[in-house]
Amino acid sequence: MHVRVRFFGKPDTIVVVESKLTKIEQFRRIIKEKFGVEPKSQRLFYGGKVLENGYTFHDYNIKLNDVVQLMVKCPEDNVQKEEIKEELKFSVPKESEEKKVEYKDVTSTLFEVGDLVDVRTRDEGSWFEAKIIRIVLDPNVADIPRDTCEYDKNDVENQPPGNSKKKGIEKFFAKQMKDKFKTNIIRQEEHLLFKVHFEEFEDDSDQFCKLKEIRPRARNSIDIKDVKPGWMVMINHNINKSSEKGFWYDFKVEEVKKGRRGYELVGTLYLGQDAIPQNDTKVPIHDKIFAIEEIVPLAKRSEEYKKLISNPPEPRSKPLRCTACRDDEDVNCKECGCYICYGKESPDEIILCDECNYGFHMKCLDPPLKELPEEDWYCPSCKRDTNEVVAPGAAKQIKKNSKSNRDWGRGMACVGKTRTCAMPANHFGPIPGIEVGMCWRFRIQLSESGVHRPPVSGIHGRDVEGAYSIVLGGGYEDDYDNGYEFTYTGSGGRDLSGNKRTAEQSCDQTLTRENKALARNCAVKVISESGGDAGDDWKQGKPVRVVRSYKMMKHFPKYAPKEGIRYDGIYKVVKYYPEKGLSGYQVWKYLLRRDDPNPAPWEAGANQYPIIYPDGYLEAEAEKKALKEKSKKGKPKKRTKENDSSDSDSSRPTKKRKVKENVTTKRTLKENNCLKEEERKTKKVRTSDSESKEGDKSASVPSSPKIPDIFKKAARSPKSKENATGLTSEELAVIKSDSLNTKLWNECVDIYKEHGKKEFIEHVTQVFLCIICQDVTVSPVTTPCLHNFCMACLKLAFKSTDCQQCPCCRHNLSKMELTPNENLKTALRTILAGYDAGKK
DNA sequence: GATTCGGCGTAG
DNA sequence: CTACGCCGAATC
Repeated sequence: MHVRVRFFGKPDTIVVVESKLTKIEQFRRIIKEKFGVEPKSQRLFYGGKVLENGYTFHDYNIKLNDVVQLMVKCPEDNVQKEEIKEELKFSVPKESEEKKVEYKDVTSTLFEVGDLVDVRTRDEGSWFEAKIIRIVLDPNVADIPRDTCEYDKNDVENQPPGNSKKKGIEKFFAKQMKDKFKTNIIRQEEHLLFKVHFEEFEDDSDQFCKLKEIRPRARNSIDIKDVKPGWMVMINHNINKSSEKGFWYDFKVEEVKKGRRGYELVGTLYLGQDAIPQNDTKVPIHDKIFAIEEIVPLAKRSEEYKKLISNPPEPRSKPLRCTACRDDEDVNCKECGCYICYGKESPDEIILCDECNYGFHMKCLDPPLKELPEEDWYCPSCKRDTNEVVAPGAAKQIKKNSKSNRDWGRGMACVGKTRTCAMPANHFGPIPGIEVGMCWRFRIQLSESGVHRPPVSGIHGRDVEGAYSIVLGGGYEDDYDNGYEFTYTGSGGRDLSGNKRTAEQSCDQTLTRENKALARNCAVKVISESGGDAGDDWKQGKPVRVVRSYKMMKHFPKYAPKEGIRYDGIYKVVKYYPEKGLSGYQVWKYLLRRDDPNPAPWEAGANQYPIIYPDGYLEAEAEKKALKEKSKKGKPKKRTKENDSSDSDSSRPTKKRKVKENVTTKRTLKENNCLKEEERKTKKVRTSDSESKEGDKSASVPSSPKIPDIFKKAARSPKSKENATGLTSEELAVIKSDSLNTKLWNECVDIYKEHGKKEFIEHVTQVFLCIICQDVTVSPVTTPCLHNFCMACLKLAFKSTDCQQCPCCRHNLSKMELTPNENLKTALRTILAGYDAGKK
């Protein structure tokens, strides 16, 4: 599958990953290849969460086309962090070490010792309640002005009397001084470190913080009903499980939603020490919402304010330590109590395993533990016999999951829906906006569009009311199809244990579930086990949406689409009856007849629609192909070397892999799913009749290629030799350089191999025709959806339709850069000119 | 939880 | 090239 990676201001880049089971660390390697950011420096975000190694896309529920935000950890930040860590170490009351760093106590104009503050943590960026216990100069700041303390004692507002009475230039000058003074102070404050004590932690968790990491303690909660979009507030959110209580984060509100389960805020969550914005985060509200307090400088603090802040607000709620017992002290819990007796009493006697982290009463162990061990301790199930210790690297794989090691689920069938049709699932009849003849590549797309919802099942229906849609997939050989009428076989009667999708009929089908549902569409009074016939009144039955799949090509190619799955309109169930199938077991059969005002797709007057691919799919495929080519080129060499000297290679496998980034298919495609979906529902497809028919005609009756003059001028290089494929190395090179059209070019090359040069040229001129003007394009543009147009034609199309959609597939092209595909241009020029020269 | 006419890599 | 079987998905 593929996702989109957003990196700074660049357009989103499609990144292909193996499957949902791809681990984040694998993903980081791909990111490194694409963006050149070292895995260590990557910060990846999705849905308000930081992506961590060890987890998979599935764990985070990242879906097809979802946007993952990439940020780069600033190297300076790391250094800074390290330094602070060092400080922290020193600050731990080990007297001898503390003396190494001399902290100079100072005062601040903004805070004073004793102030209640919130401190932003350096990992997740959540705010914790703390208290300032000391203010010092940052020893790491080299250029500390000597008179810092002087500034501290002064005060911006308390200028010496008379200053304000100065006139003219003096007044102006005074103001300037004051401003300068102010910035100085701010700068000075940045040179301070505020030692804070966290209220809920032990003493040794005290920390030195910079000014930007602290702010006055939140004390004013806001009623959710008063929250307005645009506000910056502090909310409680659990980034791992939003239904649970979590920590406190800054949040910019964009939308306040009220659902069945209460309120939900949608907006931007700020994560990490640098407050990295996470757009479109949904936060269910199950706690207070706090206003963010402004810093009130000491000098501006009124008596009232002082009194207010001396009064500590109620402690804020914290996430549960244990979700199993929900922190209930009276409940025995194996997760947070003793793993053996589940009890929580005498916590100081509960020892934690250094491997699994479960707790164990020392007395519950067998034999009981007398005293706390000095070193690491492992519980009985984690403890390993020291005799079994093997050399590092030679460790044997002890427990392999019974599951196979293979990374399954790579197909489009496994990516899941990225959008949902707004129509109710139990809607009978056509889906608004879906025209007869529309065609999709994958079943999951039919699910998204609402035409046929189940991703695998052939019948969509409920046994109580009927079937809404069916898929003709050619799975049953004893079905027949003449387009307007066909028989359909029910489901079931096959042993699909072991999660199979196909099997021989192994028992009788029953008239239940889907089979019953489809029977209910028949206009008979009662559904009976002996079958039913609607007779002349068959049109009174409930409508069934019918789609035909390319899989029918095998047995019933006449009415099957060559590719993809096509919506063929409304049919009715004329009769249903049990029958002995070819297997000898009973199957349920249905006779369906077309009852749709629109011409069937195979009729003359029917609209033709180009196949719709999932967003970004074609790009991702092109990408995959490019990657394959790369690895094909690189692998044989690697293998022979490995065979020669496997030892030296295995010691540093990463360095061996040198993949140069010569092909970057960064595409300027930005999804606008909602809009697209909306358009699909409300608008008719814009492919004009004449256009599509033209296209068909030229496809079925190949006309002699019209080669623009410009291509004839370039002469073929006489030195280029023909190789195995029959094409010259130069031709192959230019073809290869047009990585966007790899699929089309491969088709052409295949034709060369099979039918020779003449056919090849003919095919090239066919597939690279501008879809609009039906000529070989002079200045070709390849869209992100991989359709080719003349630059001029495409511009004209944009102008005339007043919206930037692909004239072929209506892909949103508003974010596309209109630049010619020079590689295609060169390739066409080389190949067609060569052909022309060869003819002469 | 049971069921299902997907999609894909690999074994045969 | 075909068949097999695994995974995830949505729906009932």
